[in-house]
Amino acid sequence: MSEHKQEEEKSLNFIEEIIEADLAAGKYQQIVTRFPPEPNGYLHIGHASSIVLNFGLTQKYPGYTNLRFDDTNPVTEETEYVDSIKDDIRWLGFTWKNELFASDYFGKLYEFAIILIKKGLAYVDDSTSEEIAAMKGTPTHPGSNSPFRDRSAEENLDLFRRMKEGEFPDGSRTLRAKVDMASPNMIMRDPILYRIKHAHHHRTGNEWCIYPMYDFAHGQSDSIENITHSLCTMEFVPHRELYDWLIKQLEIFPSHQYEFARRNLNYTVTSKRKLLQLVNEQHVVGWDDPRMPTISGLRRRGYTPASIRDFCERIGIAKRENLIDVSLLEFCVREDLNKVASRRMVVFDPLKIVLTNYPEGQEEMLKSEDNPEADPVQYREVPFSRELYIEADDFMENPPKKFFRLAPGQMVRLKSAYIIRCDEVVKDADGKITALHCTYIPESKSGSDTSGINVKGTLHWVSIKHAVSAEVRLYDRLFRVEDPSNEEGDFKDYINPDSLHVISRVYAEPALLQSGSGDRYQFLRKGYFCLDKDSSANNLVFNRTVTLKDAWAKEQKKN
RNA sequence: UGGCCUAUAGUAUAAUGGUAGUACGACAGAUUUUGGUUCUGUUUGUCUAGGUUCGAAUCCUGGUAGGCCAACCA
Repeated sequence: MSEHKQEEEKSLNFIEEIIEADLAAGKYQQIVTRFPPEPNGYLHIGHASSIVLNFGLTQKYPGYTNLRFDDTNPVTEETEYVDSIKDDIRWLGFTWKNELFASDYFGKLYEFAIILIKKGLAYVDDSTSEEIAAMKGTPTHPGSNSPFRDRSAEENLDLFRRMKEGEFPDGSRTLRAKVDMASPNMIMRDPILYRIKHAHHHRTGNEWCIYPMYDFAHGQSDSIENITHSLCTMEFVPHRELYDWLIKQLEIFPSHQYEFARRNLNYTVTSKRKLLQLVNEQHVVGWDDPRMPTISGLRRRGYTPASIRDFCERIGIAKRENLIDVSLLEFCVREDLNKVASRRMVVFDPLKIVLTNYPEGQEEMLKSEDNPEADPVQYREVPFSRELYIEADDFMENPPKKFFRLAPGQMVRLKSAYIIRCDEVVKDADGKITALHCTYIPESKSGSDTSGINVKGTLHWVSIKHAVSAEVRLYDRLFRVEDPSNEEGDFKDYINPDSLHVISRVYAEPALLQSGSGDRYQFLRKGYFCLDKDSSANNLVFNRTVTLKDAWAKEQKKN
């Protein structure tokens, strides 16, 4: 291994440091992590970061990663979400060791509750939710003890059993841990362990009418699975004290929780609640709308799994607040797509060109690189003829300095074809440009150019006679501001009204007709595109994944 | 009248008491049959005040700023 490589490996994130120390100390022979989503929504880019972290760790170190659904709240959870989550993780390229559900442990968790009751560490509380809240105190004032706090273990056992048997209505009673109502940590003020919910659960059906709270399920689930390093986001830091307390009282495997800061992306939102609102209120077409930061949205947009993994690795992991620039995500997908995407020529806004010295009725097939980055380079054939379309904004009648495209009297190369010169601008009665009359330089044919002419610009084009039509959907950021959640008022007030621009008819070279589902292309000088699921045999629809970097647009902005 | 977490270029992240580095972005240039790619260069940073130390981004104390905690949500 090279010195450089070792240098790279020295730079560990704080979790890898902990793991390496644990491994070196012989604390564990292998590590076990888990990805623990609640099946109540679709995964987004923030989850991708957690997935890459958890699965990445057990690819790097001996051990494995479980997929565990934290399904302790039957009213919000659905099998549809379970399936989409599994699809997304697989698509990202990861394989879990065991597929588990917190609901697998409902029996075990019930027994844990009994143990706590017997130890005098849990009690049934008849207080209403309002009363419990009132007795909870505030962050700056201690809470007060519930009047039901000192029930006997026998009475608690009886009441808890009857809660399970369904004798009491929803909300009438809870099981609470007996910890410390004066704790400076609000989580430790006799947290609720179980609540009554006569609700159908997506997996256990009607077997249970009491359900454990997340706090009574999560830590023990980790423990049951022998999770060595339980990774979660910073908002769970105060919960760790409770997990550790429960593990100690229950005398079970000591999983240890480590927290990292959730990743935020600018110009979007990553909160299931907000994403759900965007879907329900139809600001987007669904969870997989290509503008959504969901994994399914990114997939439909044309992002590759590799680019998302690369992004997650590049942003790293730490504990401080962050707002990551979406330009890094875009960089990652461009870098990947540049290597793998086939090139095609597509004209979005056509301007007709007639090559007056090219014989009428003549046509020829020209070779063009499928991808110049590929090794070896493959070629495709592109038909060429007398009448072509070029992009309207590739021509200017009165060009500014440094405009390397077509203008009266100016020469330019047509990609993989010939150099042409603009001789005449044809206009209609209103003075609108309808066509350009040009001459082509026969000796300048791509690959066998003996003309000796040097041009600064190269344009994409398409033969009118051979052109096929397609629809393209151009996406921009969903929000106008970097951090919509942090603005005055409702985050939805900051939705970008121009986040979708549809061009219903563009003109493409015929090779595009061979597109299959999920094909990714670079439309020359336009950006990266992929075939959308809305496509049909006679209506191709392409989503723009990301634009190309555009130095000319930048140049124009300066002026 | 609380507890906990955090603070390094515009953004993200290294440096683990010993030269503040990397990536993205921005800017400039070279190359280019994509104004893409590639390559080169430039710019910008340790929140603050003390303390410990030969030496502090790093350790300690105070301050400041931001975040989290008062769902029968997760």
